[in-house]
Amino acid sequence: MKPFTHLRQFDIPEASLRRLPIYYRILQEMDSTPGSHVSCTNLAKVLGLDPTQVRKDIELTGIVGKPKVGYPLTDLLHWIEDFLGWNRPKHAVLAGAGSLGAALLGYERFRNHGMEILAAFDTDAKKIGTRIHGTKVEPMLLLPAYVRRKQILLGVIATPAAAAQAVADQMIAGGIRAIWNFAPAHITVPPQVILQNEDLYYSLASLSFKLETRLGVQPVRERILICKK
Amino acid sequence: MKPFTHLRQFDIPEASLRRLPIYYRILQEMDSTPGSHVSCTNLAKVLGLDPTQVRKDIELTGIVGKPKVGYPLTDLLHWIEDFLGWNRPKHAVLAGAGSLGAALLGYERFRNHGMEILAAFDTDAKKIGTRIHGTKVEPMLLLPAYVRRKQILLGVIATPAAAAQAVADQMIAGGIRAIWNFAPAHITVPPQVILQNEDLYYSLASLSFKLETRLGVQPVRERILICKK
DNA sequence: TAGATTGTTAATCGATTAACAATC
DNA sequence: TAGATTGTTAATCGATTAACAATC
Repeated sequence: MKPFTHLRQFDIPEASLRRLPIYYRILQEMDSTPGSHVSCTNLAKVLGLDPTQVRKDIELTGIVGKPKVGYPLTDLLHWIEDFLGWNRPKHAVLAGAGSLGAALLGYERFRNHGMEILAAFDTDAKKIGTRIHGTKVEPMLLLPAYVRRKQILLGVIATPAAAAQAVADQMIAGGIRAIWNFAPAHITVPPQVILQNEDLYYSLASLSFKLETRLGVQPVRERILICKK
Repeated sequence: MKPFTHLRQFDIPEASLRRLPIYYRILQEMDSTPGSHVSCTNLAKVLGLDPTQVRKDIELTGIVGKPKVGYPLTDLLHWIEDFLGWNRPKHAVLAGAGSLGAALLGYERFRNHGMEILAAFDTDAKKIGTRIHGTKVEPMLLLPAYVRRKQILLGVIATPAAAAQAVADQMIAGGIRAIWNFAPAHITVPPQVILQNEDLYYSLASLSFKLETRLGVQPVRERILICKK
């Protein structure tokens, strides 16, 4: 049964999934003269990571390297692209054409990273009918029908928090299978739908805490712990 | 030496740090009539998490609960705010007043989440001198002096990729201690500077992979693995 | 050949989960 | 009191790191 456990693709560690794009970025910046190679040791040194960790991550893509030599640089780039699905762009819709939505429509290279936004949707009559970075803004009411007709699987939410859940429901009604949520709101989705929250307030929490730790702030907690011991 | 290991604040698990804001969001949406309480079991059920995990996370904040009752709701909110530093906004500067930078300046509640952006900086003469969502745009050249003069510790980068490293260097020269990098570029910083990358292409990798896995795409990898066994 | 790197198996480490006593 | 929940210690699980044989 060993082979089958290896074929189960959903046990790929999330941490590996988040490191592979970092390797990709570094590789892109490297010398790509034909025939050049790169080793895990090499990559690990640049990023300050453990070489074995880098090797295991890269192994996930399925590429086979050559001892003493490493991996052909352009091959490795292609294996990562293929593993992550970056060379198979999924059609997507964007809900919310405010300043964040507009910024997302300005990301030109999403198409090279697995996603192509076909249309944007908004409730604001002044925005409907306009184009933002080349993408047309449609009335929000048409979203479910559009999604169903074009068999779109990926939805991006950049609406105000109050609208997020309703928009998610509409997307799911239309057949969306994965939601990338930028709205600062907790939304619930059925188990068959993948939800990834990109809430910046969440990210800021981590950064704020680390900065205070580094600065030696965080007064309350120390006091408590000292009292307890 | 046990007490001291507990006082080391940088061994707080990153995972806990990312879950606490989620609890906060849920708590905010709950009934906040004075005197209302919430239990870990309660929170865990809403989020589909293990109750013990929620309890350990909440314990990190230092709050002490009451058996059978739980935690007073408003108290818990305050303990989380205080633990994350959300009630002590850190001054920040933004580099890059393009569409993403403008979107970030539109996040009104950053100030309630540990960060206050005092000024934006850009190289575009057409933007300099204008205000975006109330924040003034200054010439990029003045950034280091501004940061030094106002003793700003936090820098947000929303420039094009090509400019990111130079901007980071300028920020660090001015005394910045933490960088929130939205530019799709790998930047290097000295060890005393905290770097948090918010690269959307990285996030998209994870989502793209999961969606393909769910759909049963991912052809190449399966083939390889079957051959090997 | 020698040496560096891959591929793989074993050991370690830390986070999650389970168990249970203390408490209101 | 009884029962639910906290606080804490132990067990499990998975990811990271170390060790080492295979290979070019």
